[in-house]
Amino acid sequence: MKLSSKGRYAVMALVDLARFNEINPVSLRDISLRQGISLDYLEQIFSKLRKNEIVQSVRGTQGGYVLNKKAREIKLTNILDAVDEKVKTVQCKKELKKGCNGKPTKCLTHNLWDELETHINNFFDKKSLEDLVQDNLDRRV
Amino acid sequence: MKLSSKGRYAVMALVDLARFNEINPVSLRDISLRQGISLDYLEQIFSKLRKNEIVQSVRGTQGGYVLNKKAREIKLTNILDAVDEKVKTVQCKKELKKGCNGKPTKCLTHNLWDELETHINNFFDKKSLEDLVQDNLDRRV
DNA sequence: ATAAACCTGACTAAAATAGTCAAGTATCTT
DNA sequence: AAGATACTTGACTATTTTAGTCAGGTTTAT
Ligand code: FES
Ligand code: FES
Repeated sequence: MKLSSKGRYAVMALVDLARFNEINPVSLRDISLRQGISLDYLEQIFSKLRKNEIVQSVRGTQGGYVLNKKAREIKLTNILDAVDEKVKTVQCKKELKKGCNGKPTKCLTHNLWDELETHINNFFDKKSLEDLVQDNLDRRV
Repeated sequence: MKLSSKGRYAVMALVDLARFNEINPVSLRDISLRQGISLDYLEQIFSKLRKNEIVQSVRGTQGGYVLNKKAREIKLTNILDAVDEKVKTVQCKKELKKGCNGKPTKCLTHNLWDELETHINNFFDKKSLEDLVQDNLDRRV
């Protein structure tokens, strides 16, 4: 089980953005340079973040992106959802009334994965962007 | 972030095996039929489980596999490690003294993913095969 | 002898990932 | 008005990972 780059980049970029957010819009170019992420890829990611109302865009020169909410109110869950990086542990689809094995009963491990999903989402629900920025400042001192 | 089939199958197969373990070796063919997993694929998986001393093989007719330890002592961690399905959240390699961004300092999110990894592994460390079997019997009643 | 079952390694199709590329549009500065 | 900066969109592609398959064994109970 591996974390995708898209999810990592999204969070990384937002932490970067959040640090300068109070002052000015932050351009993707700057984030790209500071964090070493391809500009084109960042554009894809921010397009999704914007559609999910996590950031707002400011067009034109001196433009960039700004957070759309307080950093404290943006949870990791929201970010990962926005870029389609939700955790998905169970393989079966509930709308088809079938288990992952094709049979009508759930497989032997369904409950386990369901529990795991909850466990992971708890973690994501608790962490806010503010926590991350703060954690970073702490380390710097 | 998705769970791989290999990991799911490994756990599923072992739960199945554990239920009959006391009596006789369980053949992969039976597991294949009961759980709907390709026999060839199961063989790959059990080869790894055997090398990691989670199961023992009994060759010949009436052969099969047997647990190599008490179900209570086999944790999910052990199973997933054996089939190379460890969780891997950080992307950087510590032996190269570089962050995931190629720079000599860790990226803004390194700590976060590290925490997440710990959080997930806690879950896997606690759950034993016995828990899973028991959970399954409970549901059946 | 023969059939059941383990054992091994190589191979492959399909899906997901991690981007790139091209062609815009909007806004600010001068 | 011109030029530069920066967002916007959608299509395209190479690489990697996943999820198996396939072919050919070896071992052992009956
Ligand atoms: S994961 Fe839901 S039935 Fe197997
Ligand atoms: S994950 Fe370790 S430096 Fe980014």
